[in-house]
Amino acid sequence: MREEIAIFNECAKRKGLKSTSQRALILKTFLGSTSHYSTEELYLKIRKNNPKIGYATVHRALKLFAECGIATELDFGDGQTRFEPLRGDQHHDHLVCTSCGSIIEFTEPKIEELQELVAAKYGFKINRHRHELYGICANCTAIASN
Amino acid sequence: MREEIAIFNECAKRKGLKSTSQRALILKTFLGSTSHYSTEELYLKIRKNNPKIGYATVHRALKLFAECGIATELDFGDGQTRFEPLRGDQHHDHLVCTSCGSIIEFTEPKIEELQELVAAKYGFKINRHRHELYGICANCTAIASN
DNA sequence: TTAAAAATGAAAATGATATTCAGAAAGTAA
DNA sequence: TTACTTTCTGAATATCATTTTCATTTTTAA
Repeated sequence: MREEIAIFNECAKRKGLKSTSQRALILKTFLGSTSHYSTEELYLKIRKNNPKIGYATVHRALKLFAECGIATELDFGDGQTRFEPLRGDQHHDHLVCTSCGSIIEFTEPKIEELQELVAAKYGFKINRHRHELYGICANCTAIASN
Repeated sequence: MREEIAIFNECAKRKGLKSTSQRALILKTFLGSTSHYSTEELYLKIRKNNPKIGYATVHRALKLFAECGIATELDFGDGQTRFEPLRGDQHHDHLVCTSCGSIIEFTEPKIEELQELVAAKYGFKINRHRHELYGICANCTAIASN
């Protein structure tokens, strides 16, 4: 978290941005969670303790975090863009439970390698990718079989 | 194409839908292309020869095709839902060129297998997935290096 | 042919995201 | 500090794809 704040501050400085209490609060709340927040969700969470903060401010901050490389935008097809803190650790993809909405992160280096081979076959240069598996998580399966 | 029309007709019958010339035209145009149409694009294409057809009709038809299992909804993150004819053949994923917008379909059974292994590890049941590789296609790379 | 049900197309509604704008706050230089 | 410039904020509004409404037309079954 310290590191992400440092990265953001460096980026903000480079862009000539000013530092404000609102943005600091949004950043802290965002980094201090393991959730995959939509703008709406983060806005509501922050609003509980800071009723004066505006939706647009949260929205702008999240877009800014993505620009500065400390957040990734996710789209799980429910019409809401989500944001995830992008820590220094390795890339991961997602299992998305369509029943309860829970998200499991996974990594599979072999898949990444195969992706590269596929791209190479077509002379295609991959910049980024999206790999999401939608279905029912173990917990929901257990509940359903009761 | 014949087969998809049959599948659709069966589905329409099951749903108690009536058959109309508009829907037949939309279906024919949709199946007779290899494109990945957005509603807008298909609407404009059809409109050239049939200026009376409405946007909403095209939209409703595409959603219906997806429901009946002869089309897949795609989202390449450009804010437009695209539709692809889902033929009897095997599942495929996509390489999306962010420079020219071209789309290459690929299949890699080994990735599919690995996906299943990942899911199994978490007791997760996959219903569907999305795997897209974004980058620059061979053609655009060639153009850029001129 | 007629009545019931569904389809169409234009217009309006919806909902997430993005922008505008006036006032507030932060940074800068003296 | 003060004056000045730039950015930020928050409310309201705009945008844009998608969806729905509704009056009218078309299809279908009896």
